[in-house]
Amino acid sequence: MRTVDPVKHEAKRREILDAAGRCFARKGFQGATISNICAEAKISPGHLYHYFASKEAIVGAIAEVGLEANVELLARIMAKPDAIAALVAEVRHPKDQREKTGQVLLLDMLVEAGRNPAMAGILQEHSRKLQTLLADFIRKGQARGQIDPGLDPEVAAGIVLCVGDGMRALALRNPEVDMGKSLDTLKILLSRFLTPQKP
Amino acid sequence: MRTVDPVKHEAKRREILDAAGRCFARKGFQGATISNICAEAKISPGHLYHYFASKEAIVGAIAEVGLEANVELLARIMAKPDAIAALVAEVRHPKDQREKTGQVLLLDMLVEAGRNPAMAGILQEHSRKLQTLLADFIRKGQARGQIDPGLDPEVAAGIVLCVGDGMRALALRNPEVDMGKSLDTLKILLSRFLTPQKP
Amino acid sequence: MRTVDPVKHEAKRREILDAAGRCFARKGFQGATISNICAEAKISPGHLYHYFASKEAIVGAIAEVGLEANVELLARIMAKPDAIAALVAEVRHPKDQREKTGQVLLLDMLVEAGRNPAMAGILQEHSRKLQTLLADFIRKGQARGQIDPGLDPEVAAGIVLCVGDGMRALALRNPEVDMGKSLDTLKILLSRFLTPQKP
Amino acid sequence: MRTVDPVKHEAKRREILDAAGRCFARKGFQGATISNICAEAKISPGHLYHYFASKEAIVGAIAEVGLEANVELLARIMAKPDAIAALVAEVRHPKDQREKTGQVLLLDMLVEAGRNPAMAGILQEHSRKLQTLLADFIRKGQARGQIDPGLDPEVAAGIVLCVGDGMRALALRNPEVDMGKSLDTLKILLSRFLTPQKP
DNA sequence: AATGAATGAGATTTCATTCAT
DNA sequence: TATGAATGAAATCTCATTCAT
Repeated sequence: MRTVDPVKHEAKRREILDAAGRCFARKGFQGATISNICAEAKISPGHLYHYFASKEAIVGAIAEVGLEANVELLARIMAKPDAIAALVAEVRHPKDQREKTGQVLLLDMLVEAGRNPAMAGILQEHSRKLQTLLADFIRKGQARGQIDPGLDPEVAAGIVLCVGDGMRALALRNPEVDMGKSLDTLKILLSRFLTPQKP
Repeated sequence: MRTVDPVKHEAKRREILDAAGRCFARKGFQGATISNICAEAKISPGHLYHYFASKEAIVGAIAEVGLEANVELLARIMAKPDAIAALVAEVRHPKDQREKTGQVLLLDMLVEAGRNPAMAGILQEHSRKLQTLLADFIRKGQARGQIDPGLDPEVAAGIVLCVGDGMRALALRNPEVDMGKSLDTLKILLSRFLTPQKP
Repeated sequence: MRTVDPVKHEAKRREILDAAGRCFARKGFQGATISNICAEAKISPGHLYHYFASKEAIVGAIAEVGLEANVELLARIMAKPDAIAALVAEVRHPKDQREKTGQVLLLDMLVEAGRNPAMAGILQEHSRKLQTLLADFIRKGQARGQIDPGLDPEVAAGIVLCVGDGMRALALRNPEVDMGKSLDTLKILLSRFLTPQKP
Repeated sequence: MRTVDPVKHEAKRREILDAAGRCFARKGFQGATISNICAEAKISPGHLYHYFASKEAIVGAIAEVGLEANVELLARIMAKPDAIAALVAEVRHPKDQREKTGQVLLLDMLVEAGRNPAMAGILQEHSRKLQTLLADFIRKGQARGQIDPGLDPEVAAGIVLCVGDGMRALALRNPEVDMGKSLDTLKILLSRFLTPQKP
């Protein structure tokens, strides 16, 4: 009856979360069932509820993890010399599994946030962090004269963030889109947006 | 003796579609149930199936109507003198009910298109039309020297379209966003993106 | 508001019944819907209920008609010189549409009679008539020395009737059955059954 | 830790199948509902689908079980000294519950096989087995000089099988039939059919 | 006579969740 | 910790029948 190894517990939680991530990526938050997740994680439903109180809790945890990964990723990117190029490059080639999952599910999260306050909370919290990272980057760029000082850093950051969201729609709207060209053009768009304007 | 008014039939179909649109806007395509729609339309479930063969058919019709409205709207906007300003203005204040529904549901449609081929088809078809409208606008602007001739019209059109999609995320990511400022900034972004570059 | 032409009424009833017969033959009593029948008869459901009080009434009428046709058919056959050959020949090649419908639906009627008292009543009534026809035939044959006098005419008639029912199962149990050979063999079976036994 | 007794699973499946058998016997394959079966088996609908994927799967399993019982029964009967007498005796007094269910439902299966390919497949497969058993019996009888060598064993077997089917109609056509006399007469019919003909 | 709109009960199936072991 | 049995509400869809015109 004694509690066992909280480390193991945490590891199992991660495993389940990974399995859930794969299911959600495949079928979406609503489309994936507890059954799917149990099958993918190779555990029984009863057991799953030992680790998560509800499906919503899993969804929340996945969102948390995915968005947190986004934040870390953005932080790494913002630290690079040519941040804009790195940003676009990342949209082009997501590096690891968790980040990819986050990518695929982002639109799902946005939609879910529109109806589910819990998801809205998580999304907004992480959005604040992302926006702050971008805004700081912009502020520094302005200080160095590399970014248009006329832009409100917070507002511009919010816009850039959402432009990124919009790019998930590219392949959905046109599955034959030439992603390479589009991302080159996106890079141009961002550059021109941020570059200081000549008098 | 005579068949009764197919006009009435069509009118009822519209009523149901409007009711469904309200439900979908409130709860999403998956979240809204046939029961919800019937209650909203004040008809019985059996009757609903007199007008639509399945829930999917309703979803499809709603998407069709909403996206078609988008296409018409964009066509009207592209005809205006300052198209970019008109575009941004429209994002700001959707005019009528149907357009508003289309707005709210757009992200839902994108997500749905990711898993449901029927929705994907509808979305892609209308996206082609939208992209063509924008690309034509860009081509004309290039001919007049108002738009950077270095941009590939189709690619740029696709990007602009998706930037528009991304803007739906603004309020979701930050419900306290100052929409006025953001749209002003969006306008700047689009202007700078399209304006011919000085040597 | 005055009642019109009862002849027309009767004609329409027949039309509907024919349509229903085709539907029932295709899909069975339970499988065919009022909708199917209306489509086949090219009338509206409201109108159909002008002629029949319920689906059960249609089923009953169809059964009545089909079984009555059976009775008439058997009466004609029993009047022929070589009645047994004629009987088997008829199983082989049903002559007209109504008789064919009766054939196809007979198992359906038997099953339905097992649960639905109305159908049971109709079936039993007509079975009595059929049995009487066959029993009379047997009695006459016995009188002429052509049929084994040791057989109880009523019992033997009942058996022959049910042997006929069983033959509907031939193609169901084995769709590749050689019907010609089987019916030849059936003829042998009936002949031997009825033929007077040598001492 | 260890998977729980697949024996229990199988036992529950049987219970449900028995309940379903009773419902089907009472109301037919189409008439019996999942609700009926759940009530009879005292389980919830959700639980039933833990054991069977669909109503059709239950119907199939019932048919399989019932027909398989028929096959075994016929095999036992064919092994007896006076097989024909044993055959008729069995029609008279079905021994256990499962066999009785099979009896009642046989006509239902035939009808269902007429429209449902899955049922048709099951029926045909078992019919082949039954026909083979009977044909072998006939061949042996012919070898021993007890059965008319002029009969094609397969064809005759098919006929005998269907004569058996027809006997289910006896009580349906005439509920007051004297089953004893009828079965005596059936025995005569079969004997005369099979007995070698004197020159 | 005739239409087709409209109903509402009920059928099958799904699924998040809880229970017993 | 772990299983899988079990629940029950709810979702989509069907269909015989009735209503209004």
